[in-house]
Amino acid sequence: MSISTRFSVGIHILSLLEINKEGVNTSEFIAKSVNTNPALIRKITGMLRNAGLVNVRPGIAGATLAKELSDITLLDVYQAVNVVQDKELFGIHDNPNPACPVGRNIQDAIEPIFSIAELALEKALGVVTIEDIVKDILEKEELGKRSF
Amino acid sequence: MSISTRFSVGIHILSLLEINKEGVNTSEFIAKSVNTNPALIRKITGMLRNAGLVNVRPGIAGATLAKELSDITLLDVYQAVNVVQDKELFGIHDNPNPACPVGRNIQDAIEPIFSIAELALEKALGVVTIEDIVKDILEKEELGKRSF
DNA sequence: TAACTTGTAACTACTTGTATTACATGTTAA
DNA sequence: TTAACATGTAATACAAGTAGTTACAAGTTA
Repeated sequence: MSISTRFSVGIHILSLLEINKEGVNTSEFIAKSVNTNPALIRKITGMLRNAGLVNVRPGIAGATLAKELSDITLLDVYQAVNVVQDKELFGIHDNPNPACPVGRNIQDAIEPIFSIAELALEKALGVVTIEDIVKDILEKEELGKRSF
Repeated sequence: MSISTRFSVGIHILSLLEINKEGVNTSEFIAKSVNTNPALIRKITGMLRNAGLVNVRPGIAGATLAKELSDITLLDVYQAVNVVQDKELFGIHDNPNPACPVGRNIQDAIEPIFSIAELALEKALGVVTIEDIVKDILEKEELGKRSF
């Protein structure tokens, strides 16, 4: 089981909006870069818009960034695309037996630990921005072009 | 999307094996505490056995712990029950367009970051042992019994 | 008005998780 | 040796989520 690719697609979209900021980034154009369907891109772009990360309006071609690149963390994207509901990264089996000492206490015992683990994950995502990703992409691009 | 409850059930099973170590912990007994099916318990117990965490043998009633409580971390359980394949917590959309600067570099740009985040999660799980969980359960149990 | 774009619903195919049933295999004790 | 019981495992069913696709209403622009 993996966290939905909507997350990585969201990162892809935002990076593309920056790198191709001179062009018009329609859902069809973005879909070709991601290699998927325009409708799926519009769905994800809509989520990014709801989170205040991009500007995109009905009828008007192209999406644009709504915030500074350095102001958008991967955590913002992660939360925007709804891949994991808050505090629900780990599924906890419900209705354990209340007649059992373990059953009636296990949930309270593991929930705080799951929260800590989830927060550790989110913290790691929170320190990386789309700007970092874009810089990395452009760097790799230059390296690829270099002839030895 | 959530990480399978096999993880929390695995923690439940191991805690129960300790707290009810005087009794015989058959799959049916454990299933009643977890409130699920004996077959599912046997499946998970089998995974814990493959990871060297419990002793359980065909035909012989009851599972027992195979390691010291303080030697079993939640990370051990997490890995034992196979809820997430290594390096695959985050799904990455495949076949991005190689003709696009973003498409041909995005995977390499985000993979290391996803790895770091995944490791942060695992680290948080690695510092908590089943002993900690058991202590917490017994503590809550005492608190529940206390009359003010 | 025509052409184009976004927003969104509906549908399909696929995968995974969980519950359940069934039964082969192994163990124990009368 | 047989009866009773436990584990291991396969098969099935169902729900939920993902991803791909089509279709079309509604908004925008020339």
